[in-house]
Amino acid sequence: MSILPDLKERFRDALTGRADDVDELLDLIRRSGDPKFGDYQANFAMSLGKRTGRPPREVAAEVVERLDVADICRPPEIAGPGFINLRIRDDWLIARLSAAVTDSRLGVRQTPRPRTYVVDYSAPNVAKPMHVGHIRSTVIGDALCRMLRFLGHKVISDNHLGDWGTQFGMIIYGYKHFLDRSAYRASPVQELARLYKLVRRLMDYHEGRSQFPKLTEQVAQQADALQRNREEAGPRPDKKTAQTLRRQESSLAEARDELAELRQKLDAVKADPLLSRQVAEHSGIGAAVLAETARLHEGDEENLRLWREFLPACEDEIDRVYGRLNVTFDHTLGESFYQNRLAATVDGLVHEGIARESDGAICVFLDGQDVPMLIRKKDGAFLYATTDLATIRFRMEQFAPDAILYVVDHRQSLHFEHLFATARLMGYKDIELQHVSFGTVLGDDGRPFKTRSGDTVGLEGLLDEAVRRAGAIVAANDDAKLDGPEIPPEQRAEIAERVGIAALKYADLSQNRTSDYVFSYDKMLAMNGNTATYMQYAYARVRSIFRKGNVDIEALRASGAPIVLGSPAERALGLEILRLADVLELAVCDYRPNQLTAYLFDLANRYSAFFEQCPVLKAETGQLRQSRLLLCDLTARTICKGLELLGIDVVEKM
RNA sequence: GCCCCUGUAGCUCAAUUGGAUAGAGCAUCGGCCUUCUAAGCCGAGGGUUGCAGGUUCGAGUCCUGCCGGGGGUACCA
Repeated sequence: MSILPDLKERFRDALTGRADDVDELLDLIRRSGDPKFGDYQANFAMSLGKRTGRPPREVAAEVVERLDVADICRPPEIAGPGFINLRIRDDWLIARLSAAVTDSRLGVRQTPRPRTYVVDYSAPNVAKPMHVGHIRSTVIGDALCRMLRFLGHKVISDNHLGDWGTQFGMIIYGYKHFLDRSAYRASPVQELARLYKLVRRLMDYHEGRSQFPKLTEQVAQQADALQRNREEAGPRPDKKTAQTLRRQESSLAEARDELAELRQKLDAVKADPLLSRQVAEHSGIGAAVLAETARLHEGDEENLRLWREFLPACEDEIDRVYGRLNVTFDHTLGESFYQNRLAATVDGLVHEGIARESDGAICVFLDGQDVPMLIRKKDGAFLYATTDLATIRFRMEQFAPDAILYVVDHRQSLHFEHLFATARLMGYKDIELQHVSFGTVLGDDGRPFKTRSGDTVGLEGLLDEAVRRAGAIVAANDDAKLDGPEIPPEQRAEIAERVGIAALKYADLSQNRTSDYVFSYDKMLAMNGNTATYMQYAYARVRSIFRKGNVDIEALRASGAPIVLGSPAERALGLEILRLADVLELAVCDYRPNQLTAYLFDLANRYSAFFEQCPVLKAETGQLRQSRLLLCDLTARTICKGLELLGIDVVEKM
């Protein structure tokens, strides 16, 4: 059981009647930043004093006077401008820790006010190879689901698969023109992936070639304009002009890079005899692919049959990745699920006067937005905004959630602004609609990973590489053990899998989700610092102690042996263990798993310090040994639970 | 043009949402393995939190203006 809720209750009693926003004031009670200010601190006296026009220290003194915390803390101290510093009594800590020993939830209470959450995450486009960019949504969404569930909320996870888009037009076209039958029989997934890449490449070629002259022209024009502006500006341009010039320069450089890249791509195709023949034979491929897609959407029998044939293979492919990532969904209702609800959605919005026709398209115009949200194109086709609206309607009817979370990268924020505003107009007012946005996955060059080029690193290759590197490290570590290796070779592979996948997921979860994520093998697979490996290592070291000491853990827990917090390292560890509940509350409130990873890192650090300073099996007395074993057990269980809530496994040995 | 995000140690990132002396990891330097896993621990150096104002007991965090980076911006998702 954590400490903060109890402190808050006591302060509530002391504050009631003296302020009208007691809850806000209670939120200002938190852990102290520095041990010399105690374990917890209450920071509300300053603002309360301000409002009542009285010296904050006096206010603090008065609150302390009325405060009854003698059983929890030593006498509170007032410091600085009016901080109330609290140091928790050891016997209180011990009582809480002892209660956690026999509690399967480690003292974390279920929420008294459970909500229903729909969490929308992962959502890859099937039939396109999954790549590194899909990890973030998948991993963050999964962690949020796990945390919310653990806290007692009802969570419905839904993978809004892209299973109805142009990519199917592409593989249908590829199937009809380029199929290698025996390869398809042997491995449909692989052959479909090949077809996708091939068609993508041919389309890119034609698109690129048609754009080439325009782009060349643009570059020339930009260069001219820049030259002219430079001359006009003279040798000492003013600030504004200088800025404009700089922008033009960087824009020109970008355009030149783009042009060079395009030329390279075109040349590569021309250099390949087979490709250049295919390119020539399929000059209308772009339009043809769109036509195949349109036929599918119109219900064309053959295309529908092919779609039904391809889909399971595509799903098997992504399911394999989900299996390795240990990610599951309650529902996988993709775009195709909603396709027969789209027309009604648009009609409904028009009927209610929310949407109207403009330039041939059906649009929702929103207050304060200079561009409308399009829900039907002038050619009659629907857009992803349409699907998203139909999805909201369906989810409201089916699940009646209190909140829908969209774990989607931040570039789509405008779309969600539109979407949510429209949902409000549709009458969905009492629901939290939340874009849980995250930064873009960037390459080493600092530019976004491209989904289009077929030759980006596939997600699965990435997993393999992570596991391979982890395997090398596990082996080296085991070989270096003083008492000789303890892990048989066949177990090493499984440990490597767990360590490698964990490193990958944790690297993503431990970063503040709002910042961009620079993908790098080395960073992801670094085994030091705030990483899954460090946590798994701390866990494995605890388990090793129990093995070496032949400790019967169940008996230990049931023994009722007293916990002793004699040394600073033990006390610090105990205090840290009790923070889990507070941290989960915090993490869930902003949908930020990195709050939890930061906590686990602190906990593992505290444990390492304890591990160095406090012999467990060779403790001075039997009682101390029991106490320390209990602390070890609590630490291991807390780490294990924390990692579990992040979707990460522990290992017994490493 | 307009809108959104962003700027923190050499590098990669934190900072409990306005709290006390801005913290980690990597890299650098110096100590710790005859003792429960050294993937570890202890210590050192490294900062005008882009710049300038403002708000107040108190600002990396809030407001204004500049400078820089990214993203979005009517028929892709």
